[in-house]
Amino acid sequence: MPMSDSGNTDILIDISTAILRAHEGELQFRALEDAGESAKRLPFGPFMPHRHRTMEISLRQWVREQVGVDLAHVEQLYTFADQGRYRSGESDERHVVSVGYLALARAEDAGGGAWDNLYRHFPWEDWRTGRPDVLDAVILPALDNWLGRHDHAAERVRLAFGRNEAQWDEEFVLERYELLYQAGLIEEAVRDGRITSPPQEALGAPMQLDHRRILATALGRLRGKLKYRPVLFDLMPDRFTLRALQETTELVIGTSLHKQNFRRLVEKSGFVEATGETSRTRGRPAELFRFRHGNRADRPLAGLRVSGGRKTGRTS
Amino acid sequence: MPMSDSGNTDILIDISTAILRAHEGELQFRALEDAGESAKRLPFGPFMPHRHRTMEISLRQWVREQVGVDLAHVEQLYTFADQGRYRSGESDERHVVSVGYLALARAEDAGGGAWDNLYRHFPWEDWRTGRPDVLDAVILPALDNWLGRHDHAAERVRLAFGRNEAQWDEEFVLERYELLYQAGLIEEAVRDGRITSPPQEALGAPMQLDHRRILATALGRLRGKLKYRPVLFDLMPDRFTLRALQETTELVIGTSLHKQNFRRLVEKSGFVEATGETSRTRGRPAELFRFRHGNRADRPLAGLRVSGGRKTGRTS
DNA sequence: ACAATTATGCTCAAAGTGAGTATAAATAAG
DNA sequence: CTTATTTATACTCACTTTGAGCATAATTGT
Repeated sequence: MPMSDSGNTDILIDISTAILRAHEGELQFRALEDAGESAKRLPFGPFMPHRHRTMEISLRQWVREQVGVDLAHVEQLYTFADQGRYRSGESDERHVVSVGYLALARAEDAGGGAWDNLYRHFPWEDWRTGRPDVLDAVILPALDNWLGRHDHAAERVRLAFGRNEAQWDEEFVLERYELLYQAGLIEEAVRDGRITSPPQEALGAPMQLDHRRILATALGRLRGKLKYRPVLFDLMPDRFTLRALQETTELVIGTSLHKQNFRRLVEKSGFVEATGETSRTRGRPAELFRFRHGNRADRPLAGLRVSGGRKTGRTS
Repeated sequence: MPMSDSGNTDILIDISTAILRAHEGELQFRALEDAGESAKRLPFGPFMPHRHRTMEISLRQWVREQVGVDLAHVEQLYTFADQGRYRSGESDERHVVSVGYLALARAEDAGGGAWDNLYRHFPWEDWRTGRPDVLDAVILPALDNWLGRHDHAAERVRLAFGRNEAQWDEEFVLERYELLYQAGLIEEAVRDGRITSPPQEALGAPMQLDHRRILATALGRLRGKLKYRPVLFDLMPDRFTLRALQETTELVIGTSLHKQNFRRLVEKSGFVEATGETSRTRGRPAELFRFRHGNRADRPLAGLRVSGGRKTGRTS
């Protein structure tokens, strides 16, 4: 980075955004298709500092106008300057630094356009109906094989994938993705020329550039943030049943929760208030709740501290 | 950010780093002085993408060579493109985007150079000897006065500063700093021309540019991270007593902890193992511990879940 | 020898949490 | 219209975690 600057460094800053919503039982993100490209991509565009005061403001405006989505929550994820990669098919030789953003939208504000099921790109992250088969059938054996040649990574694999004594931690989405990438089990690794042998079997649908990595970062961040900030409500409509809130939570953290305890947790948290109205569906009607605090921006702290089943086998 | 690009956007990327260590009972950061400038600054330098593969690698190398510190932990904080500010005293008109980093060093690896007490810049964040006087004497009255003209921010103030029912949350360092800045109680706000009336009394020592904001981000992030990742040990020497570990923890989170419970917490966590050796100081000798896992990088998950006193007065 | 100081062990009550059982209120089926 | 099915909600209970303190141990300083 430093030392005496030698020459001109033409840098282009891209902003890439993972826009998520909960819709029809899926955790979805806004995905764009390019002609002649099978892999999809996230919405992104150049940052032009002389036009916009802050990245977040310009991002919101641009997403509303160009992508047709009204964003509820916007959060900067990470600035990737790693690869020293150039934007492909570009005539000039500028270095691209990409700033990744996570954005949440309510299904109502999300307009038309194409949305993709996030877990289609991360099948090993969805534990709602139990441990995904692909883990034991494909991923762990392949990682073991890779570890034969790279055993220094054994501990990382143990922790990220919850083997032996370790627990599966749903927040380690990025760690898992990067291990799979390094082990060459991810199509992007082949495309980037990091690995010569093609993956034995596609692990999740690939995406352009490093967009799947940005998605992994986004999912991991969101799963973590849930627990200490009420971001969940930025995925919910104005009124919702506790059941709907629980389903959205489960979508995000990728596990299923105990209904009665979830109710206790939410009620105790003070984040919601009953409206008096009820919803009519199949069984007994459910009370409709709304998020407390009308004032956006002025968000309370804390989050939901959701957690899966009891942890047995402590590594004391 | 987007739409059709019109012309040349010359962007300069700076990397600014908050390097922290725990030393002589203080939480310190590496501070540089410039001739003719009373306010200090963080180490920073331009990012040159054609020279370095990743920002983190180049940062480590640059800090070792130029600042003389061996970094234990490095973590990207945030990319600030807000102000649309230009670097002062520069002939060219490039926009500066600054990427902030948090770095931790062990006191042993921290070489010479000037280190500053972090809490000198954030006196309201140090609660180790009780609630800081400046809060009730200066900050809250001044904020109340400001709220008279800006009452929309009342809820933010309530949450950030733990008034009424709300708890003081030690992680909200940045929120507090930004409120103080907006309220014009911070010298930097005057310097940036955001406010005309000078602050009645200097609240903490000012710094150049937005470096105090980066420090606030760093402190808040570190305080949060402690709880779910064992970063604390990147501030500790190889062998340490539990007392020393507790003191470092208290330095970071800015509150004091119950000794016996801290011991229980740490022992149960499995992060440390006894070495058999003991330290000799004043009273009874203490057992020396070391961090488990020789392998750097291969860090366990989880953190310490430290917490201050019991929370009373729940907002149910 | 004794006071002061620091470390460590242990107890106890309150709060939190995982995992149920029980009951209520609706719709769908017969 | 009676009953099965479905969903919502209430409550219990054992176990764990946590805040707070008392008690004891092993040093140094006087």
